[in-house]
Amino acid sequence: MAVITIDHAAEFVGDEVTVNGWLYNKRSSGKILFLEFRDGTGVIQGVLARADNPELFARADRLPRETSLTVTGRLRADRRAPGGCELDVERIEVIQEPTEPFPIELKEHTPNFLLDHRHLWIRTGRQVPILRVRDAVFRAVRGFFYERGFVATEAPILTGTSVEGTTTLFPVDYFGEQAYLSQSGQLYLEATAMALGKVYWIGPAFRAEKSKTRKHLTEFWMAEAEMAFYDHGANLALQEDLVRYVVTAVVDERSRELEQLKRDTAVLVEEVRTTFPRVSYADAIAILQDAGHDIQYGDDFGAPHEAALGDHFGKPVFIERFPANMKPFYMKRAHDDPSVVLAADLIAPEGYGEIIGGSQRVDTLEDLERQLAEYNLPAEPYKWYLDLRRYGAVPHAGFGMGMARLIAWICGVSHIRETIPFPRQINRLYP
RNA sequence: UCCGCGGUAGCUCAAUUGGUAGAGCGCUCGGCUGUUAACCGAAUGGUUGGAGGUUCGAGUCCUCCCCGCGGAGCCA
Repeated sequence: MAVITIDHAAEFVGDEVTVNGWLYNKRSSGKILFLEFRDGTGVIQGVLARADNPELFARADRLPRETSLTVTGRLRADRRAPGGCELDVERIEVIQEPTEPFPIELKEHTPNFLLDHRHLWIRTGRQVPILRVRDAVFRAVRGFFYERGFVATEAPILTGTSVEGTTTLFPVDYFGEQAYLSQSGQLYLEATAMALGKVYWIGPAFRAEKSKTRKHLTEFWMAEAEMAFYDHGANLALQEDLVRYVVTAVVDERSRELEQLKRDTAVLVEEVRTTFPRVSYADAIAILQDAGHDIQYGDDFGAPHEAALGDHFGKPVFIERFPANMKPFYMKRAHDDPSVVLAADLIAPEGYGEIIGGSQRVDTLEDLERQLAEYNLPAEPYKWYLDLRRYGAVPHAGFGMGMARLIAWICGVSHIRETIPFPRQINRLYP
């Protein structure tokens, strides 16, 4: 007899199988009992008739939700069952039976209640498929970089300096010295790229901004890449390939989960099928003004502007050539117009906003020193970073991709807090 | 930090002009042979976020505070 996982149940129709899992829900009709089991890979309905086994029926009828158990039975194809097959239950071994009702009911709850019970919420409903998609997205990103010859590396989490100087950092006491949690691994990846050529990592980033939107967490995961000998154009081409690769791979691998999430994958596939437009910041401003938005050259895009640009193109769109004063000190200026930088944000469609920010980096010591001065940044903490331009500097570029926003877009969920097991937000450090 | 909305039973929400605090769900008990958040019946369940004030009387009105949600700013 096979011990199986529920996602492979259809392959064992006709067999007697065992599933290790939990009782998700049950419905009783007096002489027939429907038991929904979950095991992390999916949910399957078990059926038990009182006439077949009165002792087991009475015992199972009393089990509360989230009882951990091992269930054995014969799999049968049945179109009435969710998932296409169901289990004729023959034996149940209870591992642990809760003595209190499971707090998460299978009905509406407020976000606050659910977040307070996040450790239990993740067992239910949409949360399991979302987290399974998250796994697939991480794996697809790693697969893409591996196939392209990138070396997986790491950047430190504990840092002595800010990367960009502007964003608020989480301070940490480091043996009496002031340290911070990293807000980005970029400067370190620039150093690593000079050692290994093309590098990437997926790591956490921390921002102490008091953001309260559906697109922000204080702790979030970024996929960052840095490539020696890449210019701005090659950088964008790589980002486009990455996004198309990940979406395509995840739609293929996690079609069942995306269906459970009621995500229209045909829309998703179409959005990444053709070339992503590249629009200058100046042209994007003009598009927004034509659409009636009150925005001027030099203004940052707000959420409504990003959504409008996404709607305008109906697919991911690069906004490039931003005014230099809107962006950090390390970005390279355009050869034909020093007032703009060779940077681009990738805006996702359907209102999901910016999912990638990247740029070609300053590659001469002279320019870097000048731009540090222009931003009123002290040279001392950046001494090692300046060294990268002192010893064999080359043109190079890179980007950071917000994993949660990417996952939210792929899943079609409106708030990125559902895309990470334990979201950290302002006022939320537990569980 | 700013703007808006909210806090009533374990959960989700009602409560007219200020006049006896209620329903559904959950848990428990009973019924029901194809249920899909099953359904039907019964029972259980309250310091109305906190402090102060107005009033014969406050869930309701006033002041302050706490907490949450949505958005803005900032960013990925």
